[in-house]
Amino acid sequence: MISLKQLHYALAVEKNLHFKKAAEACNVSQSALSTAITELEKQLGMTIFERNNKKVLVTDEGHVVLSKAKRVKLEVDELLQLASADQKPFSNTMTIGVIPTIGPYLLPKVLPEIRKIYPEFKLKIIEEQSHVLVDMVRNGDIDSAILALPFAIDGLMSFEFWQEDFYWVSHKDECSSQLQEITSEELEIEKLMLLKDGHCLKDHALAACSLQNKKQNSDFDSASLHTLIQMVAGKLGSTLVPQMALDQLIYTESELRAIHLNEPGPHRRIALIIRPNYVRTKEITLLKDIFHDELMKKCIV
Amino acid sequence: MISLKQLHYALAVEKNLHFKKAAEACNVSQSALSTAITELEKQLGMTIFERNNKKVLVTDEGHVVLSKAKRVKLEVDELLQLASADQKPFSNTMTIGVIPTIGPYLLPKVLPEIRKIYPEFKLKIIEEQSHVLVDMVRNGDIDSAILALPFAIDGLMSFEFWQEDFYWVSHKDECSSQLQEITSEELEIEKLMLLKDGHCLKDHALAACSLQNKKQNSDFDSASLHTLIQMVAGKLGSTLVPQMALDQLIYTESELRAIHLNEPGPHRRIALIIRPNYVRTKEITLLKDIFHDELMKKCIV
DNA sequence: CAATTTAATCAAATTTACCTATCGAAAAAT
DNA sequence: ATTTTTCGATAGGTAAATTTGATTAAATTG
Repeated sequence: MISLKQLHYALAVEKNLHFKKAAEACNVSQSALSTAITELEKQLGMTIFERNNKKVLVTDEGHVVLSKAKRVKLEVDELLQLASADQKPFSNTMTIGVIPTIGPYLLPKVLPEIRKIYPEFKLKIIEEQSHVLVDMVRNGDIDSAILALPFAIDGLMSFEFWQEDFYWVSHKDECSSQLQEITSEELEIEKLMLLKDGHCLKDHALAACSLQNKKQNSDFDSASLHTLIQMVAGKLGSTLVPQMALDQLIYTESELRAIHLNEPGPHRRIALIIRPNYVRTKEITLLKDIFHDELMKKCIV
Repeated sequence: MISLKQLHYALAVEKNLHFKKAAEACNVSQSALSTAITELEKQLGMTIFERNNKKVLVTDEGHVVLSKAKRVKLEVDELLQLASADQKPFSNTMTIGVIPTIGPYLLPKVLPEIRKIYPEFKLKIIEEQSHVLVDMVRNGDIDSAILALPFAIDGLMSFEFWQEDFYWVSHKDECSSQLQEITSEELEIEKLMLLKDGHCLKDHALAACSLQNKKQNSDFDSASLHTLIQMVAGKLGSTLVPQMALDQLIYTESELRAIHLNEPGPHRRIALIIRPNYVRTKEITLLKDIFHDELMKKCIV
């Protein structure tokens, strides 16, 4: 029967591509690690590491086995966590990823409440684009991620806690002041400025307008909503902003107007995603409820 | 560091609820197993088994940890499989579940081809309803399942290989012979006979007609499509049949007519589902392609 | 109350794991 | 061309762990 130790050692070798360094990283002698690897390879009936005395490299089959070994290790780690973090929720650190078009608008609304209810809870936030976060959740690098759906999250589970529409934001001087709603047909697409490719907000905004990525003003593809808003304030064009960002972006700029985009919605749905079999699901659903409640309280319409 | 052996022993105790029997099942002495369990509990800092000298029972936290241990074991088994079954696809037995409204119509069309291409391949088929199969895939009891979508498969991955519409099947005497198409509005819903609850075919058929489960003739909720067809032949009413079943059901009964149901479709999508991280994905996609090709060849329209 | 069953415990034997030291090959330095 | 360094494999000795078999204590059964 193979052992976890063997897998642990093998993963260390993969990381260092060096038996001595791997051994040090594992706090064992090089010889102990060396025999463990040899024994593992014998038991599996295959070669994981191609090694002459100067180079170590991973075989093709080795890569496959090692990636499975990572998964085993992940599951074991979760088992240990299960046993220790035992019962008491929010006693261990949790790392959650969030995309740039949600983080700055959602987190200020919800983090104070979380700190209030669970003062012991250590929450670490990272910010990346959706596809990066999805990979990280799959790998177990992070506990969960907050994304806007629709997005391809095959094999993951989602807990939706909010859905919202887009608002068309323009300069007061450049739109008739009576308008209460606007449809995509009434938008001057050529003047529309959106985030640069890779941000799901752009895809969702275009989808809400039933547009493919073709016509809007791509000279100004921007890196952040804040920049976009500054450009709108500078009368360079207009943009679309999700509801949860309105308060921060618009109401600090009295020159701007936000008008509801009247297209069938919701235009994006916000969800926490986790791996299936993830062990801290209970905490995630508690978070989900807090997120939902705080958004209901603090989002302007 | 905990070991796989400990987890293995613990799972044996869970299964037998008896240290001696568990020890025999593991081919070790009772004392060896006993100390291993004690050590595991010490390392995890919790009690897994509540045991006085006459009874063994699993604690609440124990259940949680043991279910995680099962998952670890599953992943390790897959790792071993990866190493051995290595390289040569279709050399190991594979178990696939299929629902009753697909199996009898799909398998005769595809199994001969599979036997021809991969004569060594041992494929075991089980037949259950969708929700059972989904659970079995999640648990790793079976390698994959063939289902009709839409169906709730959160956390699983799907490979769709076919989509099809329903056909309205009635007795020749009971419908005008010129009809080429029929819409749900033209259907006499009260005479419509469907499978009994629990079969996703019923849900898909009703969804195709934009109906909730309310009006159709539920006196005849049947257990199989073959029975339904016999009842249609007996002039007890009409029914809806998926395309892939037409050849077997209808063209052996010359008294019947099948007419395409003209509602926006496809009315159901057929897919292979697997757990994410499942190791034999390559074989599944090969199967998927065979399924698709054979259906294209052999399905009548 | 004796007989039986069961899990824990103990001591002894066995197996395994690990460390140090060494080797031999290959690469780098001189 | 020679020496030195680097690297992974290997051997031998020792410590640690595991396993076994016997024993114990508690609970159940007849």
